[in-house]
Amino acid sequence: MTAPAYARHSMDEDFGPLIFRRLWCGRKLKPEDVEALSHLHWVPQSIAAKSTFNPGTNLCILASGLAVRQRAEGPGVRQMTAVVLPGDTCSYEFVTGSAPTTVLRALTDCKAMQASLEDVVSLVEQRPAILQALLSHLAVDHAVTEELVTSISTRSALERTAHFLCELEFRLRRMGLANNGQFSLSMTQAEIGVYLGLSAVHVNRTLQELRKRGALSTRGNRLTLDLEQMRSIAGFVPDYLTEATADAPRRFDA
Amino acid sequence: MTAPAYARHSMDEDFGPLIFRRLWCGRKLKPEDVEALSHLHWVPQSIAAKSTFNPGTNLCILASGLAVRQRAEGPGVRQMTAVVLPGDTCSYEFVTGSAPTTVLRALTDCKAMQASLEDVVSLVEQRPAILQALLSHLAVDHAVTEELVTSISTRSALERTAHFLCELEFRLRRMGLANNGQFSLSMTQAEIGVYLGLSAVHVNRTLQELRKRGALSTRGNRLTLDLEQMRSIAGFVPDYLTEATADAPRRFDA
DNA sequence: CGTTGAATTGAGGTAGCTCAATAAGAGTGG
DNA sequence: CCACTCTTATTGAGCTACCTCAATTCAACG
Repeated sequence: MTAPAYARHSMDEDFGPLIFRRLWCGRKLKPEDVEALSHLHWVPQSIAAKSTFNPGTNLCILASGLAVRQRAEGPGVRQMTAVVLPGDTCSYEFVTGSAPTTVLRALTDCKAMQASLEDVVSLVEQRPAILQALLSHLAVDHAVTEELVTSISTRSALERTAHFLCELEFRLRRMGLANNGQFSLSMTQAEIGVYLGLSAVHVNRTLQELRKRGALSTRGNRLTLDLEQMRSIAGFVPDYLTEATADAPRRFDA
Repeated sequence: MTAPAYARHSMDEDFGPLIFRRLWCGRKLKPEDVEALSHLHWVPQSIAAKSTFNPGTNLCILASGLAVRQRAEGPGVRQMTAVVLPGDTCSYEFVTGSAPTTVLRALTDCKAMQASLEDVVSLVEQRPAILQALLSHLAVDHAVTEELVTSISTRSALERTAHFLCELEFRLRRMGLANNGQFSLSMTQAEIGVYLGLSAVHVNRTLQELRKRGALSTRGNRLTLDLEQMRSIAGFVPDYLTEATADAPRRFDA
């Protein structure tokens, strides 16, 4: 599960191999694939907190910070449909070719790495496993959205919030950004509320309840979960987050 | 927007060109593409109402009936995450290569057409536009799920139900299965409730309210919408349902 | 015409909402 | 280091949209 140590070339520490870790841990890539990925012409980009950005048809991987995907519509409180963490692919327009209906918004200052569609296409032609990995990220992304649907429509505020925290912990841990249930989260309670379909006030009370039960403790934006308890509250089953490989024949790799 | 008249070969009327209409109306296919599609070795399949099915890595297009995608977990009331209408691609496992976290369940007797991954791969190699079209369906599918999230978490029961009906009407009309706001819907109020995150009782009362306002009239499972009113109640903007082509260069067509 | 699944109606109950105020941090400038 | 400001977190107090439970009616079907 550890990120391979190669691939430090044309990018500074910040943008380091971290961005490949997510792709790597899907187990679809060989070391050579990651090596090849690292040789792409990656263009780093800094995104200021609160601003929106749009990778267009580029492959864009978040390197640091926290972003969300939200409806592109007019101003006002926009629903968020996904939380984008380091290592995640920001948008799949480069593969679907459809103009996105959502827009990305940075919640904190972010850094992202972009590679042009042309470069990605030619890399992928040589290394189909990379396309595989990207496509399975797309599938996971969709599964996360579906899980959000079930969360919002069937779970209570307490379960929902617990589930959200479990999911974050899982995704961050896989990127090496959480340990022992500890991680930091730069989202306000209001933002969490928008994502979970709860009012900010109720998020606050829900978090208090989680703290009272000892499932959660906070210091600033540093959270510590009692994983066992939190998961049992949430009914958290992380299957949907992992790229289970159907042991299928070949796909559009060729 | 009419389906081309070719492509009636190896399939009976029921499975006729209808299944390509959805792909066709995304405007990404040339007549030759549809022609080529129709020459695939399609295997028809009948699915009994209430049963579940899994296309595995096949390309599977619903030809008639009504199906839903739902969580694969244990028994009990499962959350539905998508409604699958004729012309829709049932599952995208064939492209993502990930084992699905959802399962398909037929609400009525259904017919579907399947083509094997191998066949699809070799067709797509010759005709990249077909992959294009399939991938943009995938994107629409995701957008629909995102819209469901915003519906459930920000819209009232009335708006949500209205939105649901508007979406169905839009999708059915594009397949030639709705006219003047009229179409038939074989979902019980309880099923609608599961999909929208509402109790069956409340769905009932909400539908009554829509009828009282004159936005809806029903006869059996035949619905007639006053589109104007319904859309204004719902705040329905169908952009997310249409495969807006980003005028991008080439993708993974090659 | 009895059975069965679905729609409808009635009657409470409550989870989560809104509004509004207060406290607590985190900068920022002096 | 303090005063000021702005954002975020917290608390209190009602309120309501939606839920649950339990009948009852309706419709289809053998």
